[in-house]
Amino acid sequence: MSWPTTVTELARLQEAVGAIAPDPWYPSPEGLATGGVFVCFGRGGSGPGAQGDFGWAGASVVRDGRIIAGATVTGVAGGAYRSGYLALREGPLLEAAVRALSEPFDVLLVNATGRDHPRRAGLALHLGAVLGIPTIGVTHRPLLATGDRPQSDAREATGLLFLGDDLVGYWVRTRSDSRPLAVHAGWRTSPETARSVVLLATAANRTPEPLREARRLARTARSADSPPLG
DNA sequence: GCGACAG
DNA sequence: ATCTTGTCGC
Repeated sequence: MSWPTTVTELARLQEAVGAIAPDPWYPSPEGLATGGVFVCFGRGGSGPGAQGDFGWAGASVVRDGRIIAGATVTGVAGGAYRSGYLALREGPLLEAAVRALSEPFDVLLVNATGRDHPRRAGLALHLGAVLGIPTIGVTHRPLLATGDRPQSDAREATGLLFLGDDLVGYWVRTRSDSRPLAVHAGWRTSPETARSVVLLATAANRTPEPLREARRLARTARSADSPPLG
């Protein structure tokens, strides 16, 4: 498993990875260690982002509500942003940040889709296949999947996300009265497992703690490396 | 009317 | 993602 450098090669690998049905993983009720990984890129013009942009990736591990590990790495975007080909741009950077963690964990939250993808292999799922660990995708909105938002404004309200006839994830309201997050089945995880783990990993904020900490680490590293002029 | 396709 | 504008709630 790897990170191709061209869209043609990536599409071919996604077809292969998307066709795999790995053994399902189930969270153990006690002491679940959940990781999170997030990448942000340098400032500079607007637009979708180009190949070669500098990036900062943060990763964290949270267990029993406590942050027990954190890591940050820097690198370069492997490609411009292209819907369906996020792995080209962010894959290597995300993998490096996760490998830099000093503590083991059970499942990883990734800011990307999973089975909700043209070739059933969104970046969250692809990263899990590369690392050989269960992953779950968390995004603001679906890529291709469709489904009604939760009816209730209460925390834990959900809505189904379908890609054709397949249930690929859930809308999950992680905090009362906040917009729901799109939660995606990833590597070795079902939509139900994804929903359950995301709720377990969420505290007072809308964003699950592992992702929140990973994002904080990435942005802090970026501001330290590229302070505003003047 | 445009765009509607993760980050 | 990042940017910008506007609104809401603490």
